[in-house]
Amino acid sequence: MYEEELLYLRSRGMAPPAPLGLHPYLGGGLPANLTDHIEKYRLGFHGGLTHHSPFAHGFPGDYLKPPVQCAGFPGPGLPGGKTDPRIKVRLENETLWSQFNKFGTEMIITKLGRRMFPTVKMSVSGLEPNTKYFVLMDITPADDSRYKFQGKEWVVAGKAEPHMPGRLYIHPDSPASGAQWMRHPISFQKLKLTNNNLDQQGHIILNSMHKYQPRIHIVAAPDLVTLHWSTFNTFNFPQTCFTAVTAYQNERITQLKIDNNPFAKGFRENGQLRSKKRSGGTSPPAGDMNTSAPKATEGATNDATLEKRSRLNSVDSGDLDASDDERPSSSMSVEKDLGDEKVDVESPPTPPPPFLPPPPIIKSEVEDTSPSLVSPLVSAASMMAAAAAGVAAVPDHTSRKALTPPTLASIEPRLPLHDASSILSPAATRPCLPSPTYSTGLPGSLQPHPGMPGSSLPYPYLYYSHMMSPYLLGRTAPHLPPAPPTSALDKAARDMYAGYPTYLRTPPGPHHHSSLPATPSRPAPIHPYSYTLPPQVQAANL
DNA sequence: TCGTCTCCCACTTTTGAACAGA
DNA sequence: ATCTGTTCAAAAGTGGGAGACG
Repeated sequence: MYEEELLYLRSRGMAPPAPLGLHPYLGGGLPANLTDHIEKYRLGFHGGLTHHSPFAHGFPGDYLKPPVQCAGFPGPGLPGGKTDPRIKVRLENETLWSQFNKFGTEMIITKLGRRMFPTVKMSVSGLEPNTKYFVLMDITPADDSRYKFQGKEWVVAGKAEPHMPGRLYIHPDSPASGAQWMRHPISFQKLKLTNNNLDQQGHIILNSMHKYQPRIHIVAAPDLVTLHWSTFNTFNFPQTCFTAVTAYQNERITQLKIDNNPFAKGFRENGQLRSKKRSGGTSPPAGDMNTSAPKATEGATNDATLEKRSRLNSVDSGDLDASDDERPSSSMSVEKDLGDEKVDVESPPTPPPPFLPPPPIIKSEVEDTSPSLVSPLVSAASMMAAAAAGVAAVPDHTSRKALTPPTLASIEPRLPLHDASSILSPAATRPCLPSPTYSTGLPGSLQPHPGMPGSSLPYPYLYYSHMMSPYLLGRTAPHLPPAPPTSALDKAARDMYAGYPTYLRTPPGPHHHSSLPATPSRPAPIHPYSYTLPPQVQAANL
C-alpha cells in the first residue's frame, strides 16, 4: 500500500521521486506535516516467533531466558540489553509494584483489551537532550511454563503454550527529544493486554496463566525508519513481572487493585458496591493482608488503614495522572512529586541478540552499527516473516528477486517468499499477521514509477505503508495543491483505494477531521491493526 | 467435576462537547 | 470573534458474579 499512498501523494505534488531502492521517506521526500503526523502516533508491532523458527535470530530467544525474579518464582533476572551506560532508568512507582510483586502480580487480560495496573511508569536520565528518542515497551514470556494458582501460590502446571508473536508498543510521545523524555516521568498507562489472538487493535497479546516480564526500550532515532536499525537500550524491572489471568486468582492481589485503582473505588470497603453487598449479608473477602498492603477487611473506620490507603491512593493517582498519553501537549507535563520510593535500576547487561542485519542500503545511511545492536524491530520483522510463512496458504511464484531493489538482496535468504495472499492491499483479505513483504496491488501492466521501490519490499516499507495510507488517504487536506491531471497509474492507485470500506478511507463519526491538522490534539492510534478495525465495529463481531 | 473463560452489571473516573460569560 | 471556565453526558475503565465451555 505504500506505493498507492506514494502515488497519491505524488499526484498531489507531495512526494518527490527517490532513487531506486531508497525509501523516499528516508530521503526526506515526505512533507514535514506528514512526517509530523507519523511521528505522533503510536503503533503496534508484530514480532516474535517461536524459538524453533529458523528466523529466530536471537530476540525471541529472550523468551526462553531463565525466569525473572518474581514473587514465588525464584530465579535470576531477565537480562536487559543496555548498550549505553549513560542512560539510566528508574521505576517511578516502584513501591506499588513491589507491593503487588510480593504476592505475585496478576494482570487481567480480556478479549477487548485491559489496561495494566499498576502501569509501568519510569523516569529516564542520561539521554542526549537534543537527540530524538523512541521509547517502546514489549512484554516477553518470563519462562517456558504454564502456571496455576493452587492453595495460595502459583505452581507450574505444565509447559507453556506457544506464544503469539510479540508486539512492541511505542510510547505515543515518541519520538521526543532526550530533554523532553527526561523532563517528566514516562507512563505506559494506555497500553492494553489481550488474550485475543486475532486482536487488531494493537494490544499486546498474552496467554492466560503465563508469566511475563515487561521490557522498556529506549532508542535514539529521529523517525520510524531509522528506528529499525538503531541501537536498542533495553531495561527491565524484575518487580514488574506478572502473571496474565482472565480472572483474579489471588484475593490479596484483588484487594490491592481495589485499594489502589481509582476505577475500582466502587469495590472498596466504603464503596457503594461493597456497602450494598454488606447490607445484603455478603461478607467481605477475607484477604489476609498481613503486610504493608491496606487491610481492607478491617473496615473503613480504621484510621491507620485509611491513612495507609490514602498514601497508596496518592501513589496510584500519580500513576494515573501520568497518563496524559493521548494529549500530546501535556503528556509530559509536570508531574507531582509522589514521594514514592525511587530506585535506580541498572539494567543488567544482556548479550545483545544477533538480530537480522539491516539491509545494506539502510545501514549505509546510519553510523556503523554492530549487528548485535540492531533493533528488535528487525527481529520482529523476521518474526513476522516466519509467522507469515507459517500461515501462508498460497505459494508465491513471483520472482521476488527481480522485483526487489538490488540493494536489499542481501537479506533475501532470511525472508520468506513473498506471499500475495497475506499482503495488506486493497485486494487482499486483511490478515491477522502482516506479511513481511507487500505488493503494490497494481495490475501487472502498471508497474511503479521509476524511482519507486519495487513491488515487493521488506518489512520496514510495509510498516510505513500500514501506518499512513488509510489515514492520510482518507483526508483531504485543504492546504494541499489541487490534484494535477492524473496518469493511468495514479488513477489506478486511487481507484484501488476506492475499493476500501469507508471506514478505511474516512474516519467515522461526527468528530472526524475534514482537514489534516498539523498536530491533532487527540489522534487516533495509527498502526497496522488499529485501522483495520473500525471503531464502531465491536470486536465481538469479528 | 473442575478450572478457565466470557459476558454483563453497577459503579467511578475521564473526556470532550456545549454553553455562558468576560 | 476569541478566550476561558463550568457543566454535563457519554465513553472508558474497574472487579464481581453467574453461567458457559472444554
